[in-house]
Amino acid sequence: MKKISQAVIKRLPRYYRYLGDLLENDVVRTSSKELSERMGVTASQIRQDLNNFGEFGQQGYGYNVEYLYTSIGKILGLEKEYNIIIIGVGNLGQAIANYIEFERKGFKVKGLFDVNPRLIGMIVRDIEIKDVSEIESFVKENGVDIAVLTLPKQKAPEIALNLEKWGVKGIWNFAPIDLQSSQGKICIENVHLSESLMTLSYAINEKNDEKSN
Amino acid sequence: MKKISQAVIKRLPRYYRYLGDLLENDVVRTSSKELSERMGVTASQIRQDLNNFGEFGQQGYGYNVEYLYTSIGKILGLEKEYNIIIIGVGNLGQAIANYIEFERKGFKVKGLFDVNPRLIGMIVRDIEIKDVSEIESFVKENGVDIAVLTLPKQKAPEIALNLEKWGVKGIWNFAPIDLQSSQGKICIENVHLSESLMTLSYAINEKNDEKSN
DNA sequence: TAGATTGTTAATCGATTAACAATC
DNA sequence: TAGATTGTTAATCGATTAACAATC
Repeated sequence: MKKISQAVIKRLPRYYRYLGDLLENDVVRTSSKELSERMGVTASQIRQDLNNFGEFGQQGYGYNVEYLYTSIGKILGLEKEYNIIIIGVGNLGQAIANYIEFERKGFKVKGLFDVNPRLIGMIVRDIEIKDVSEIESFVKENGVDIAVLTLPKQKAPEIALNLEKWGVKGIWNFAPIDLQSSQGKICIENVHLSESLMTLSYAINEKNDEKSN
Repeated sequence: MKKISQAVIKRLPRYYRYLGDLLENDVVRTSSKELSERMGVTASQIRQDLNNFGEFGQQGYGYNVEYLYTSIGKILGLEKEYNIIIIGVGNLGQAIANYIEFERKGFKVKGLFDVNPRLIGMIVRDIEIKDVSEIESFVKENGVDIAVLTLPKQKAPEIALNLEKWGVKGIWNFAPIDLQSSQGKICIENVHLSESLMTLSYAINEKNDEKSN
């Protein structure tokens, strides 16, 4: 099977979102042309992207919205459920714990862990925050698919190493450090919010420079 | 001046972060080769990227870490301060309001707004949450550079339209919708956390498929 | 059938990498 | 001076777009 490029993969969730919006509005059918206009990409790219994964459309008709939505969902692995733990229950960790949309898409928060004695024992979303020393036994007893790291960067690499060892399948990392899999068994998605904010400040200054020239 | 590609711009904050880490460790000088090994990119790309903005190095020597760090900071507009408001003070909004790192980089939270009467009047980070109807006068009185949108997607487009009208320079959007500038006066950075999580679930399933084949 | 739109190949474009002269 | 490493041009690679035959 041919290797799918990262650029294509990163676009899939966006297609999924637009199709979900169409579905919510009871739109039954669409075409690459219509989608391309909505999304601001070329129709060619949409067809090219989708054909990496199979043939979802029909000549002369286009795509059935629900079928394409479901298909992309399957490609993304969204028909499954994932057990999640959150390590670091500060503001961001709590925000993610409480974000109901993730739960709805099958990402089920099962455990919360922190080092801060003030937080340990607190209940967030019906879950008691436990000490990080309990992660190992929790993972082994409950089977954890994804760990969300919302903690300071200093502790992140060691925890990541252990999570991989214990068989966790994925890390969603919010610490400002690029985590990498050490044995290639765990998947890591690094999210760098502050970098996104810097991109915005760059854009703002760029635009103002233009004006003053 | 030649147009800088989006790919390059998105890499700048990452260079900035690695240089900041070196600086913290009192490293005085570095080279594209050394940086490339740390960051997992090619030395050629680093030199190519930097040369979009000027000449920061010296043949035979490499780069002075502090100078390069400061230079990239200036390119990103980080030597300035930005007045920020947060619209939608749910969990995520509060997390951002409390994130001290942004404050330290010059992004100063000045106002918090929500529609929820339960939240209005509450104090977060010494700031009283106000009703969204007060945004307009607040913007005009205080001069707001960036608005963070952490609210449901339904309300986002209208608010974005108004923010642009009132002269806000940038929107950092966390609502699951692609906001666009209507008049081209405001810069918008859309952050889609759930899409990042889907990319992770794709990767996890991909890896497991490999194994079973 | 005629019109529409896919799936897919071929052409173009842009981004990345390699190479090397310049020079510290 | 000799070694190192930049800035930059040229070559390569991959991703995007255009085009069109297939077909619903």
